[in-house]
Amino acid sequence: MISLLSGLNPEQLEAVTLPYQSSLILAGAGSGKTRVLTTRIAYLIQSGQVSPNGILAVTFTNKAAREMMARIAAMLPINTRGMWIGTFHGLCHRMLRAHYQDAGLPQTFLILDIGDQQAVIKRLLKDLSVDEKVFPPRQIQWFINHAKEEGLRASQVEAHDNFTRRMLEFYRVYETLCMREGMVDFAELLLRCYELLTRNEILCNHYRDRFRHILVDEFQDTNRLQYRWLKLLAGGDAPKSAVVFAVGDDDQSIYAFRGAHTGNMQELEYDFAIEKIIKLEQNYRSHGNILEAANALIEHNRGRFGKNLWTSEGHGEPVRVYNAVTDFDEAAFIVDEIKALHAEGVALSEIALLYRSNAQSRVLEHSLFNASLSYRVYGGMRFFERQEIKHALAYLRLIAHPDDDHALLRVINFPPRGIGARTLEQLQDEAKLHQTSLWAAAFSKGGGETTALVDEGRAKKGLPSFINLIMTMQRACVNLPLPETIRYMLTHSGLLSHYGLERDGAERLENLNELINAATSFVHEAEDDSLVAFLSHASLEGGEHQADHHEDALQLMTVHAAKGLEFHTVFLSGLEEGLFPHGNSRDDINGLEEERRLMYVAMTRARRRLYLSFSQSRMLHGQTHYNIASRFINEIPDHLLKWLQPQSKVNSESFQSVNEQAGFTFGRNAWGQSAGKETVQERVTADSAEQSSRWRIGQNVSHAKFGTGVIINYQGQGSDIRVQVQFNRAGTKWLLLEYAKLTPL
DNA sequence: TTCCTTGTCGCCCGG
DNA sequence: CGACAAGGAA
Repeated sequence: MISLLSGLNPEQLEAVTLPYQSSLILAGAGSGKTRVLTTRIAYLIQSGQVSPNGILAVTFTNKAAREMMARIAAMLPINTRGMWIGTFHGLCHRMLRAHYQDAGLPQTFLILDIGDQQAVIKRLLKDLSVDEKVFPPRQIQWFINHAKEEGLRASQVEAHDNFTRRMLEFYRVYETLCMREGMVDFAELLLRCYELLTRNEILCNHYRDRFRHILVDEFQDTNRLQYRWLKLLAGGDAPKSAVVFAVGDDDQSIYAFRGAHTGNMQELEYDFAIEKIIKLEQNYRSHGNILEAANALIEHNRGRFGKNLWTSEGHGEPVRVYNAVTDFDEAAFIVDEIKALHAEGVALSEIALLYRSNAQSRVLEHSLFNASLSYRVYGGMRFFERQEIKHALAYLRLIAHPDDDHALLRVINFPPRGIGARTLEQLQDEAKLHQTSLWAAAFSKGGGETTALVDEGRAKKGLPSFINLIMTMQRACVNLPLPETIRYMLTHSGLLSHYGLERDGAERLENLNELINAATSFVHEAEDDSLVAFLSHASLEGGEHQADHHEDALQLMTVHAAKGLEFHTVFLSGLEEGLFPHGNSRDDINGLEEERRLMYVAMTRARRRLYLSFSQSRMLHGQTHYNIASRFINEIPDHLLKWLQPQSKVNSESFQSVNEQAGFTFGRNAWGQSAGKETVQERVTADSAEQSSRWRIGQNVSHAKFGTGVIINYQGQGSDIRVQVQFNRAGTKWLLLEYAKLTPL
């Protein structure tokens, strides 16, 4: 017990050893939040106040859940595997699997990830003959998820306008589709679990009796439905059956756009009669100047609980600010600084490059690649979202549950087996007519091995062979262990040979093999190693794991993705109005404050050194934009900042002269509105000016058949040159120079 | 039916 | 700029 509590500061100790009462812990960045949470759990168990079974601990990310389990396992000699520690979605999923009948779900219900969900919506729009331009699938998806996150079914949403009525129609159709095919999206996991507990008193009481302590991580990120779910499990409006230990930081709430409701902190205070809020303000991460800068920034927000981070360490270095002319120059500057830091002994993995949006990583990656600096980009495409993996998973889904129309449509003609739009259309009509799944329709129509309609002739081979394939796989896989099932499926579906033939298929093949590895480790770790369990795992986990964990590499990610992490040095780039704060949030005070919290999160990731940079011009959407520096830089007191001057190096010559032309001076609040664009333009034209034969872009030509035109593009070399000609009358054509007999004009 | 070119759109994030 | 859908050609 003593060892458990030793080293805690007074506030941490108070939080860990609180008596049986609900509490709210306001835990600033780097204040030892996870330690408090896990030590609290270990303390409760070790002091005999509760058994491991009586604890429910909820986080938002799988990573946080894993870390929590690992830390508890390190403190106590217990098996954390069976404990109810996990994400909201993971825990709800667990309950729904255990009580699938009461929840009105088929035993083999499958989970839709965002990509799947979008595909379902697109399919639905096609069925309803709705134009995607008029009702973008993204918007419908957002509407449905948002409603569910507020705990609302289609019948519970009020519609006062035609647009909402239309959205509700989609919502309803979407629901019936999902239910018919046994599919559950992320938000549905929570909503259905919540409804299960509200409607089934016996079940609800069972869980209330069991969980005496409910602990919540990142409480500021909970949405309304999640809060209601927590409250329900803790006893609802009736006297509470459990106490809640909520840890959060209102200043780090950055998920309002996906439904997070910071008001939950105030509601918790009221609903659970919390008498005292414990603030953890001592920061063990950053040096003083960084904290002071972050504190000064966040002061500009209103309605905070209010808290000031402090450190017993010294001031450290000032925050470095760099004003670049172009995004290329910004990247070059970052590369130079990284090289210097690395030479001084800072590990690359201790350096993070943070940005507001994923699109910004490209320029950075380009420069890092040219400088031969190794880096890892987080976010973006995740393992289980890759095309080839999705295809493989679709086959697995069909093995488990052939009525899954969604999976069937994905692979019925992939790899191509001659089942085209016409066949599919017939199939869909058939299914609609008999109110059955596509699989059932296909089966009754041409399917069953014996009744294949051979007489229909040529292109009708595809469908029976597909049905045969799936059935053969189903039979073969009954007794195979999961990894072998996958291996069998990959071979017999033709996926392996298909990607083997593709030009850039090598990486896809590697990923497919990696899928077998993922299944192997899943079988070792999970209690339930069935195929359905693996499919759920794939949807819920996403698979952020990437190889090369050991390699020393720079860390590139968005600010959102950086939450909870820390680095020796942080580069925060693209600090421009419109980008950060983001253009969509600028005019809305709540949006702006969320941007500011995001900035606060970014700054507090740095332990020793923090760089802020912005650029006067930047390529965005394929166009050069000219933005002014972010207001957030101005919100940091001057004495904490150190403005860096560009060094006069070989490659900085060009942009210095441009600056002189524009009357530009480096320093605070001085930026040229149009400096820099010539630099980039000139470089581009110089690079591509090498083709100087008589065939040039812009050359007027004449063709025997197509008449006169102008060359607008070319491709290839030697005798294999093709030119693209825009003809005055015949449109644009690609022509082989050798045969086309063009005459220059 | 399939491949390839052209055109349009959108860009924050996690389960 | 890049992903992806729609439309045209083999």
